[in-house]
Amino acid sequence: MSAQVQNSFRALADPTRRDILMLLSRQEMTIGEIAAEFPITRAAVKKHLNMLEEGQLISVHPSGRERINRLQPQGLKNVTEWMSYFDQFWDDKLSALQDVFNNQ
Amino acid sequence: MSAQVQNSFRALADPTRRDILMLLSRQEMTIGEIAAEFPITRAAVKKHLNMLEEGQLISVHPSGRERINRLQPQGLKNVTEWMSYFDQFWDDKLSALQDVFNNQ
DNA sequence: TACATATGATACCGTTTGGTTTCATATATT
DNA sequence: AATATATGAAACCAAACGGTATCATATGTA
Repeated sequence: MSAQVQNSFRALADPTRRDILMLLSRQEMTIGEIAAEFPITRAAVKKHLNMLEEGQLISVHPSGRERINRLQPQGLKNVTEWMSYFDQFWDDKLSALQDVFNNQ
Repeated sequence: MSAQVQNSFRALADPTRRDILMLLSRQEMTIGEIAAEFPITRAAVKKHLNMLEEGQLISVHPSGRERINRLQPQGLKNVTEWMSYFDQFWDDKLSALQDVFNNQ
């Protein structure tokens, strides 16, 4: 349960993986199609996709010899729910908001 | 600008750092006080605090020989804003929501 | 002034991460 | 059946990460 939250946060911590999610937001894609958009090898992309899947940020759907990678909302949900705890510090502690302007 | 987003995501990717944020949500604390709550050395906590500061998740305020660590909302804001792009896939693509139930 | 305390910084270590190359396997296509 | 294509997996490497121990420094306190 909490391990899923960790996997989601970890998956989002890499800029390439976040870019992959942006790509997949427009259309579902195969590994080869995704790899063509980045200056890294298909093997490296595959590792990123594995982490994204572990973080529940994508789902993978076999179709013949291809594997379709599709955006999945659960991972973002895990992160959003963890962060929602801090919403109160936006509302309650106005001093926190002031810090945005005061500190540096 | 985008480097700040990366620093915020990276800072949140470690469970100890997220626990530190939970602690700081209740009260601002010195490094020593935070370190007393974890089974790791003060030096390790200091490294975590450095990353949290780089990610704009905390602000540090010197007070005599102590340094007060305080929650700062900007880091969470960075992450929330990046993720807000995906809100439309909650609303528009209902198929994405179905995946939560269908896949696995 | 001398000593205690709170923190900072550096060197070091094992593990994880992001990447490559290479080889294997499964599915289309001719 | 033979070949091409799409993917998986493993071995390997340099860099980053999470941690420790140690030493230095700045601020209170007796």
